[in-house]
Amino acid sequence: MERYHFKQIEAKWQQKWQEQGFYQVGADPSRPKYYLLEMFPYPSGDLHMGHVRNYSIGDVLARFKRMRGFNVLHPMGWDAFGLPAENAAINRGVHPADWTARNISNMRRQLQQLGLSYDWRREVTTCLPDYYRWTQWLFLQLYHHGLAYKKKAPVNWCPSCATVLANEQVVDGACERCDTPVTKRELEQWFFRITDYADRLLAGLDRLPGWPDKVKVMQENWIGKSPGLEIDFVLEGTDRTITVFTTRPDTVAGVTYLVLAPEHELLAFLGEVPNRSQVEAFQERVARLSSVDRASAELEKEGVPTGLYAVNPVTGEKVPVWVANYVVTEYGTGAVMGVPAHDQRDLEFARKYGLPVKVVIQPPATPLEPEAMTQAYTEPGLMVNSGPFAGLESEKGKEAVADFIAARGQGRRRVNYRLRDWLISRQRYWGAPIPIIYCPDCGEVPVPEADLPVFLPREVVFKPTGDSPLATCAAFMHTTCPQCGRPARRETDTMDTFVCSSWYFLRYTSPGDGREPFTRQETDYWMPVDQYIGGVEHAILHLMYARFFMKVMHDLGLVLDDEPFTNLLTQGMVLKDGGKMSKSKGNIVSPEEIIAAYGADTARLFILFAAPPERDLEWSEAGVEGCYRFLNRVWRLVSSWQGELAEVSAAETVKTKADRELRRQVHATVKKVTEDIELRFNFNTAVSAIMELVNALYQYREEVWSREPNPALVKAAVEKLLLLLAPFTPHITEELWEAMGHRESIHLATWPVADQEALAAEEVTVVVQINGKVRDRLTVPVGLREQALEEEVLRRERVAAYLAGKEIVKMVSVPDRLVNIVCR
RNA sequence: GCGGGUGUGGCGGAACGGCAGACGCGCCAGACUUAGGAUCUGGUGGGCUUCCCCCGUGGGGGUUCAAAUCCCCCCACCCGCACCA
Repeated sequence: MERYHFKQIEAKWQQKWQEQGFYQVGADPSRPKYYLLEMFPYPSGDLHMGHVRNYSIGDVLARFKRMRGFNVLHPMGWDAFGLPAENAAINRGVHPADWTARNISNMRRQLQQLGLSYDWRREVTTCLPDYYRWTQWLFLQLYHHGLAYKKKAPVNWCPSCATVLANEQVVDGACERCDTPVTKRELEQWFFRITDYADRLLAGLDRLPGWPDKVKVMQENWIGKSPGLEIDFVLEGTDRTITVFTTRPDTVAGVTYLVLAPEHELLAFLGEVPNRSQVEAFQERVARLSSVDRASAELEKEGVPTGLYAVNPVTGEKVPVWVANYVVTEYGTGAVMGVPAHDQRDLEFARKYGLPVKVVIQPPATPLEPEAMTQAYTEPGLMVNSGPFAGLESEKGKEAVADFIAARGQGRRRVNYRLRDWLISRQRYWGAPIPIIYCPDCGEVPVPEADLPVFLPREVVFKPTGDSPLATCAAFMHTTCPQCGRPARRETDTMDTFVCSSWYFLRYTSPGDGREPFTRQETDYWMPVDQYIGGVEHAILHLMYARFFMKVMHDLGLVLDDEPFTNLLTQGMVLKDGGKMSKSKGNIVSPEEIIAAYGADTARLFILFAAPPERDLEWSEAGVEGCYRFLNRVWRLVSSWQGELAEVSAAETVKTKADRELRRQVHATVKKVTEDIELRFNFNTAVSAIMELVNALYQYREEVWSREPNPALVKAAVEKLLLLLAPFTPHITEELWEAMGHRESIHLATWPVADQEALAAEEVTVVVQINGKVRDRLTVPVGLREQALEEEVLRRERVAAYLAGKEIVKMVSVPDRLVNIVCR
């Protein structure tokens, strides 16, 4: 038989699969469905190894589930809006639409080379009007329900990308995309009211046992729920108050000063601030700091007194009001109470500026001395110096003080969140236009649904200025008011691309639908996604936004479920020489070159074999060659036998001990591979079990076949081998399956089931330990009872030698496993 | 600082509390060959007085007949969050 010509084989089957279209699926209520989804890629131009890993993992599961009888939805598409396309336009004069379309067709070709079992009829491309029309429609639904709104706010601005960013896109004070430090700008922007869903996003995590804890914890921290108390401190001599937020109402009596953030709005009334010039100078100094420096925890705490005083609502004491750099406007109320004895930051600040330290919580053991403290006491304790609350246990005191303040109207209980509303407008061209019109008479008017989509015009000017290119396009800008018909102007901002990717999984269920974004009948059948697979870098952004959207759509009656992804698998990165593959390091391995050199089956096999999916994977050319060798081994094994086996039709029989052992191993492998894929995603150990089976078959051929050939048995073994390997390496198995005389595709075959009877071995090796050390091993019939086993063990020469002159204290026996003799 | 994770041969990695190192890479030896960077077979954690034994899963303690695995303390690295009030 011929050598393993992977190139011809892969091309042949990819073409056949496409022609026959048997990865195409439709809703079928008579069969159990399985929706398998991998995060769709941004069409950057070329597939990278991370994609290959992501989609290889997904394809194994899709093919496996299909063979297990599920109706599998396995789609692919393109997250096609985004900045790189626009930068290409600015830098190289290519239109973003053309650049994107070219990249998509290239990457689609690369994906198809991998032999992935997608239903390509369902392909979704977010930058096409038939898709973004529905993104706009969904925006309008949110708008009509008060979940999309416009407000002027200090927002994150990336000077390099020339656009605003969501909080989630700012990392260490810099733009996550280009690392440029972000600046604050006061701008009118569109927001989605995700904070309304903070509690439900949090609670929903508990209903997602199929998600990694790591991701759930990250989302939990991001939402940052923090129940506490807001307290209004009256400013002495005015009718103004300063509202602070605290999680420690029990320490209010220990307040010795208040601190405002430099940007606090109260300071705008500078006329009332006695130390006006000092405060202004301080504000300017802080404002000059870059966002990166400001975000640093190392920043030295500094502040100035305002000369204002506030009254403690519990003690009636008069405390000074300061401005300091360690208080930020973004969190809470932008003002905090200073309790140096019980908060480390406050203590450091108080020591620096000589502010008093007042102990109001005493630890159970040694009493605190205010003058000597260098560490704030933050644990619970007994309340002291706290007027009516003295003597209370501080945990109870929290409630008592909160009740007291609330009852007197000096404050209120409040739950604070770290989560901010989602800023979705971008001053860029290559995104879905926000469907809003501004009319001089009617004001802000939503585009009527019948007028959707608001087309993105092709003819615009690309310049790296701060204005959206759409603002330079008169034909786009000028329109008429849908309400009064008079001249009006369109919103020129586009939507964050994360809006597009927050619902694409629903569109796959009803692609190309011109009347609805998705059909209820289809989503009811297919949703939720049973298994979602992607990189952990989306743990917060995409995965939280998509959950938010799903909940909103659920509330609007558009979908049944309110969580989109039942199970989540976060794959590790693909590394080279211990580091991330990157252009700057020059260590990129191109999937296309690997496929050209070894074939898609080898590339897939290596990437699945080299590490379990959650872990980072170290790329190794030698490892790839090993997998290539293995496939050649499979090829030679099967093709050398194929002539003798293809015509065999007799039922398998077991003639010899070797036969029985081979059959046992075949079924043990079936069991292991099935469990490794289904229960644990341990593709690496599944592959290794298949390798062992191949080794065993070689050995069988060497030692048994020439003497006592058993074609029926071997045929069954080889066919199971091919079936087990089919999800991993679809082309070679399809070719060999055909060679074995099958007319129908291996990928439409049924997954093998392990036979209990075949699994049962006759004999088993039992280990003998003496004082916990392995000293002997013996072969006994399976199921030998404890007593018989022990008798057998004690008859062993080696054991006797070890026991000579010793007394047996105890024997622990685990039938079919081991015997441990404890002696002295 | 808080939260999460990882730590096992030369390397990637296996081990329901029960034989540490499956499988693969690399290396060594042999076979077949004109040849081998093909293929097949065998070996391969370290030590040693070499077929006997000792040591060995980041380090130290503990539980147990038995610990890579469970508990406590510590170290290193990675990821996320971070003046969060």
